[in-house]
Amino acid sequence: MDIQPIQNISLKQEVKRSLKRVIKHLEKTNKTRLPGELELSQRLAVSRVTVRDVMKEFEQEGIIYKIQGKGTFININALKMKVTLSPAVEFKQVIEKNGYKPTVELVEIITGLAEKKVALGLHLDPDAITVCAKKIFYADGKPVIYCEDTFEKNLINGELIENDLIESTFEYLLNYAGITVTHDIVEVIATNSSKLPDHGQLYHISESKPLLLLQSVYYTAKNRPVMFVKAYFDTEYIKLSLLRRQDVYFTD
Amino acid sequence: MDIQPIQNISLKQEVKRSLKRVIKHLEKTNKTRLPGELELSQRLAVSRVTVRDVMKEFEQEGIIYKIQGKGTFININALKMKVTLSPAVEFKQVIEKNGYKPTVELVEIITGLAEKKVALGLHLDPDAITVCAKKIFYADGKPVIYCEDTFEKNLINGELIENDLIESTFEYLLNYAGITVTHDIVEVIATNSSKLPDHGQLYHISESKPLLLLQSVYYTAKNRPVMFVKAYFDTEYIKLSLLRRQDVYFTD
DNA sequence: AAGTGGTCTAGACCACAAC
DNA sequence: TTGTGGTCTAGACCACTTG
Repeated sequence: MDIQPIQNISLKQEVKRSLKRVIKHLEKTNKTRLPGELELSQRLAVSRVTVRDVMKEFEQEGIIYKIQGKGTFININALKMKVTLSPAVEFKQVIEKNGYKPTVELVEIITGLAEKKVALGLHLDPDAITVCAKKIFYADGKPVIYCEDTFEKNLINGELIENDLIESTFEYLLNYAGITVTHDIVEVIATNSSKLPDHGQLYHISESKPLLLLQSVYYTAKNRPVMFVKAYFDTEYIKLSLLRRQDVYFTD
Repeated sequence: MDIQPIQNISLKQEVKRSLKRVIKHLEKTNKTRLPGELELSQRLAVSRVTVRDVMKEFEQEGIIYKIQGKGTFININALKMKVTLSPAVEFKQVIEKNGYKPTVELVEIITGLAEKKVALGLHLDPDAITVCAKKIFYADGKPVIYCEDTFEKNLINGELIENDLIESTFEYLLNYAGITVTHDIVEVIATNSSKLPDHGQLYHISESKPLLLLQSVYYTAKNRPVMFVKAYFDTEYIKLSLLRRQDVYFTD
């Protein structure tokens, strides 16, 4: 059995890595200006187009910005954001980045028919069986995120393994169904702990406090809806930031 | 006086318009697949690179997605979103898209020193004078958005014209300071009407209800902070959606 | 004048999907 | 086999910023 080295990393991926390193280095040394596109393409031995292609992705994410005639600069404000509110970010990481020690508790797993809103969002057949995992995430022992992940049961090969579900539903879908989530559409709602299922008793909340509800449908690269998530955040402890860029499609 | 026709529209802009038309047409006729890149570039008489460049922008916004070997498709879910939660969207439009008749009331304009958080966000000198405009937006006569826009006074040429401030702070900055906002960094916070300034009395609220607070710093293309906005949304009436894509920078 | 990013081209080859 | 998108190139010219 001959072991092949990992190859076929595309030039684009290489350039991406290099640029990330450059950006991190700039961040550390408190500088903001990247080398010019020509210099970069020469140093990396790729065409300028390839460099620009990668840069465009970072630019549209807000990580860098360009000024014609002057150069390309890193956006320290964007890099400083604690939690970018992007999909498929593990809540444990969110809690860690906010400076707390994260723990999880699996409250329950319910198998059965989905409620109407979920079935609609996931384009389910009326008789489709779904799995709903309810979890609580704690920051230094204090409950700060409550979430319900729902997906169709027959996405999964074989039986449900609860222990694997606790850690990460995204990884679970990846490992047991080969599904990678690339984007989601989320509705942002302000609510209150008294409006939680069971009025918050399930989640050990007594007082009434404001919560942020992110209700979203997660999709694959081919735009197939695969998971419905309701996540309640205590924004007093969990700071969620977002970089928004001017729309290129809807404007004009 | 010879009138010149508007020229110098770049090929990219032309392609952008064409693609938008194509997408709208597909949307109307309930189809999802765009013509191939080669066909498009030939029909528009531009290189494939130019077509791809424009497509990449739409793709990163989630408007379209590609499947290698199959083609490019429009994302109807993204196109159906009522309010994309992008910066510089007028709140009146937000209200309209939610199906209500919008009206505005200018509550007050305060000129003076900014509070610490604002001064920090806008990188103001300690003695900088700011203008803060407080508004209420109504949907069918019901208050649904409360916002406070703060910017440095000496951005503006000449005196403040209150009437122009009512309609849109973005247009105001554009017309009186030549400033265009391209992006913002926003913190998403769940709160309650009782936590509003003056406990909501200023905004004519009696009962306590959940509100979504978007607290953001707006920037120009050159990443200069120019405006600080606190906007409180009644998400019971105003549905805010967001398409989130997997991070290309932070992941890996 | 020199350097930067912005636009644009023509053409090549590869990987994937469908028939 | 054909058509699709994905990657990649070398080179040109333009627009803007700075010295």
